[in-house]
Amino acid sequence: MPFDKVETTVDFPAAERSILQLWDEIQAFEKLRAKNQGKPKWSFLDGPITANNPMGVHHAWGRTYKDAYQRYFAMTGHELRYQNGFDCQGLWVEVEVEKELALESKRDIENLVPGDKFKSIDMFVSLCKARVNKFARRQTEQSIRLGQWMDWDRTDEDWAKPPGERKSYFTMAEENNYTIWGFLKKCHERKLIYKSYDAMPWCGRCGTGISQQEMNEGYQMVAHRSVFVKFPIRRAGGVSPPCDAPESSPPESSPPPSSSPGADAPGSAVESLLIWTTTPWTLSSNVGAAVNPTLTYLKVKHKDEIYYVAKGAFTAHRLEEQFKRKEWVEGVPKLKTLEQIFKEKGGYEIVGELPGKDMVGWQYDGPFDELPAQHHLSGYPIEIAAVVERLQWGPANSARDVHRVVAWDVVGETEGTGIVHIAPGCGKEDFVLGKEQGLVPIAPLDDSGVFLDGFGYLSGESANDPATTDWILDNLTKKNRLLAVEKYPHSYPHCWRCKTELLFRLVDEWFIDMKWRDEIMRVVEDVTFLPESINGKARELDWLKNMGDWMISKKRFWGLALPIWVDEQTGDFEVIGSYDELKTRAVEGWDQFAAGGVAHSPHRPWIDLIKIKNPKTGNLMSRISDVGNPWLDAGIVPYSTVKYNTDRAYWQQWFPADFITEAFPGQFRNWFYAILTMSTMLEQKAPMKVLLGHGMVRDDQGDEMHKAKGNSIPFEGAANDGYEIKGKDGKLHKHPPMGSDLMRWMYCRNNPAANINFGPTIAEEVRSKFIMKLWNTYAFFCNYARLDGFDPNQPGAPATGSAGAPSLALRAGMTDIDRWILSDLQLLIQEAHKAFQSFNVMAFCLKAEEFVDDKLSNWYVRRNRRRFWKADKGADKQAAYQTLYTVLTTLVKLCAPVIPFMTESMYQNLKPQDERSDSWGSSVHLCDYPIADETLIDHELSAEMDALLRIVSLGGSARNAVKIKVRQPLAEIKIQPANDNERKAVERFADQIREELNIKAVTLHDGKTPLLSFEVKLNPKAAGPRFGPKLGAVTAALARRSDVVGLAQDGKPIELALAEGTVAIETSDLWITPTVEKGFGGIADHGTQILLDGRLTPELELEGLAREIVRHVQTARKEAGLEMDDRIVLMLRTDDVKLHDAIRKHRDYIASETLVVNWATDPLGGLAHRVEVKIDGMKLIIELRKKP
RNA sequence: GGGUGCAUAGCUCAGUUGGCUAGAGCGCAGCCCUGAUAAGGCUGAGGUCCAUGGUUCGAGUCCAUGUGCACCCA
Repeated sequence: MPFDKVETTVDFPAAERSILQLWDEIQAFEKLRAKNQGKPKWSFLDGPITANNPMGVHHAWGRTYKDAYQRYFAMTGHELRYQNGFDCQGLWVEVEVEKELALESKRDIENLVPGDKFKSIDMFVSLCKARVNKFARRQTEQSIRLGQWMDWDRTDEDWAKPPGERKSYFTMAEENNYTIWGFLKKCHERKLIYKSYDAMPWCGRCGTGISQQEMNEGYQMVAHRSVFVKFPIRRAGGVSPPCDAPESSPPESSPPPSSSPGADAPGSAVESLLIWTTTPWTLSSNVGAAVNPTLTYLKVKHKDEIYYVAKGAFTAHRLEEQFKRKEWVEGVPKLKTLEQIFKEKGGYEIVGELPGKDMVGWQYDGPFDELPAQHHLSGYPIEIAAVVERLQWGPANSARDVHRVVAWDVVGETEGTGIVHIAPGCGKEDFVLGKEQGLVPIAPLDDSGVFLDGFGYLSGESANDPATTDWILDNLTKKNRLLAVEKYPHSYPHCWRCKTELLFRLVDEWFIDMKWRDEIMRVVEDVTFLPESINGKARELDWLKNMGDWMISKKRFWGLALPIWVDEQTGDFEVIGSYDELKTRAVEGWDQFAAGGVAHSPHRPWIDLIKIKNPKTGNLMSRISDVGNPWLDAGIVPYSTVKYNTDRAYWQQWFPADFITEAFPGQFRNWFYAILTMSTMLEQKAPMKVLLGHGMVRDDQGDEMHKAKGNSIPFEGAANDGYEIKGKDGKLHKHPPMGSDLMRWMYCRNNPAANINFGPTIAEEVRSKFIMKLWNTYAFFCNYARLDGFDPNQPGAPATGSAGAPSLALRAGMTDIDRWILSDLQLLIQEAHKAFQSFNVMAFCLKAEEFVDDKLSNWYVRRNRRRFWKADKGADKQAAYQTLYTVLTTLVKLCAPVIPFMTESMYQNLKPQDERSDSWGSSVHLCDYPIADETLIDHELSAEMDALLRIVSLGGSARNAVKIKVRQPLAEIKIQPANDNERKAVERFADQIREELNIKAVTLHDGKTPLLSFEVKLNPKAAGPRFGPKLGAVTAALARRSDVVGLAQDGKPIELALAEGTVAIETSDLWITPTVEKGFGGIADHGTQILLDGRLTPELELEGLAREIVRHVQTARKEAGLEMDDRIVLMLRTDDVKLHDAIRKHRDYIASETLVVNWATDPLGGLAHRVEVKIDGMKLIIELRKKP
């Protein structure tokens, strides 16, 4: 028997696991590689997955694409590299290792081995490596389960090798790191590497800078104390000295009249800029004040002092929207307007206004000018001052002397006072503005977020400590500088792992100057960005145009050792470009690093031991302790993974990659950016030809998945075990596993430009609409073919080669519907090639769904069931089998790249017997991808079949209209076709219509006389609001007209003349219904008209009853547990005359339908299956028994 | 603040160079089918195609402005 029986309820995950075993046993992947060895190369470059945690379902999207396209290009005869990549280095891994060790800070890491920083770092780095190895192996196993065919490291032996010698690539491999060195060296040769300072978000607790992305993850709503502070203006001729020490300030009780020594004569008020800030600690480092030159500013007199504020800011209702929307912090009152604050504090008077541009250049007294830091030339602390002087960011003045108003056009007046306090050492924008405007920076904090020396009382205090803020407010009050304090709610960045509020801190970092961005932008032009709708190229170019210099350093432990060696005394630095260069230059530390048989990877702390000599000074140069930005690691892989340094010929064969694919959010500035930039620097070439981006994985409802929210689905849950997620009711619900194929199809059918709502809803939909339809069709075929002993290798059978084309002999015996499904199959093959080659697997999936669901399952199989059932094994049955067999064997190959497991299991059962021992045919994935046979394509036939489907559907409507079920045969249906295709369909497929609709005669109406007449009524719902009181007149006018139906059906305008004038009627105002005689059903739709004769004759009625009886017998057979081909002995007994007549008249029909071999007249006894049923109220007793 | 994209049924989304009565799936209601059957089919209810203005014989579609959302950048 050629085909195994196929169950229609299948544990797909279990089946997939056994297919994995099969692939192992038959060495399918190895055979595929051997088969394609030496064929044209198709180069795929894998973007490395971070090997830091188990893979989630969100990784499965990209990995499914990677696998599906690789499989397609393998099946079309290409040699591939099949190299997976792991991203290994960076803070992500460090953080997880810290968690494992319950460490709380950087200092804890350096003290892992108490008192020994070197050993501590060595241990920590080793633990990071171990973690990466652990999860790379875990992800490997998961990817295998997903069905990804890569050259995996599978054995303990594989994993014992150094990362650089394994099959997958690892960014921590030496080759990867040293290739980056070469890149950096090349940058340095073009004088693009420099050291600078930048204001970074910083976690004082963890002692580390936080990247932009990390910062985005840690925003939380909090309320801070925000302050309105006076900056008294230094007037020409009487520059006021710095503030007195607080002790000499007046008592804090009530703001006294001005006592500032710098004020003008009594009577002329003190004038101040009024500034506002939510971070009072930064006032210690104030250097400037910014106004918007285009705004108008008010002079507000309040208690004999003058305050400058922006006009709009004065009355702005701050955060009103947020308050209304309840984006607020519990217990914080609604904010007051500035005007209200002045009123409550004793009233105000507006005494003048002026444009902001007139204020630019004014000097003022800072809030903490008494601090030594404010007096230090060129900024503070001394290292920063040195950089300021060297890079000439500002004048060699102290901050206190520099205080002045600068213009900044981003200053707004919807928040604060319209005058912004600028502390270039405490904020990113402030820092940039400071550089532009020559405002020297003061950086007040150390790496724990504590004030340095030089800040008076504040030195040694933590900037995050509320007590520090208390002291600052108290001090400002004493100095008469504080106008008001309020609680201010806002979203503020926090450390994403320890939840401490971040600070902004000036840090020295290393950068690549990106002034050569034009070169990269030229290279980008050579890349095709897909999907087109997301404008990837424009996004990438936009990023390249606007990006800043690339910060490549990070003050951490586990990462690329930046190959920068510095002469501490002169500031000279060198960039080392390779292992060999370092070996040559090393004057100290090389032995520990490389010799004695213990070769260390170029990581901390061992690499740090190496010193080189400054050729200019003879001083020893040390490596900077920073590690590299991890995007350097991932960005070099178009080179490091294809032997760029060791075998250029090999590299050239595989570079550039034909295709890469990753999730696009973020990657335009991360991986895509990194590979483009590094490749431009090295070779002025794009590293890939085509880039396919895809969206994000969301939950069932479209929300982001988070473990804490209870809506995330673990990979193993989806693939194997089932998973629990919160439902709409907020409770956890258990869902069955999807299996890999279903997941893969879900991803592939999704629009890559959109996010996917991944969960049980879509899974169920795709499962029932596609996976089960395909499986059931396959099961239908196998189970009948098995019973009939159908042999695909019989003479006249379809060729099973790549084309899936039936032999000429068979073509002659095929029916129209066979020819139709084979024609559409060829079109699907063409679509498949087109879709895969344009990296649009979605298009293929949607077409395949349409083919399987609408065409194959719901039409071809449904229409042809009887051909498979009938006892006669003639040519027609053979043609049906051969057609369906051809379709199925072709479909499995077409779908194999997307659903490799299910197609494999189908293929194993469908493939011809003589291939079972043939190694080349041992897997569907070793087959050639089908090629369309254009001689089988018949567009006309397709159009007519589409028309037929429409007519049958309308016929169903007509049956609905007469309310007679399909089981009851009817006499006649008349059809007036709307067009040629419909006319031909009726002629050609009249028997299909008869069978499908169970109607004795199908008549084509001539169209010369109308088939239906129509009744026109106003649709009151639509017409009522339009005509109002005129409705009655319109109805009457309508009734007088006879041409309305024709006009409406032609879509022409209808005008009705009323006493009041002419009104226009639209088709939407009308109900147009066919009118038919009693017993008939009429349907009109888009020009097609159908008239169904619903009158029953006694003959028709008996036939209908016979069909009812058959149905009940079939149900009884099934209840009795009989197989489809079991023969039976049947007894039917009824007292009803009509039913009795039906049985008598249609005895043969009933027998052939239900496989009766003996009719019994007496009860069959105990072994028989007995049921009593009612048919239209008539009682029938059925007894049946299997005939041995 | 700048840029890009999106806005169509309760939900998720199609809708081509502007052209017949704007569609599909899910969900809902009713009916039907019954040896592929824990499937399947038909019908129905449900639409201000975000708003306003314009171009046009004709706009869901093109243009302008506005609103809302998303993403990117600052």
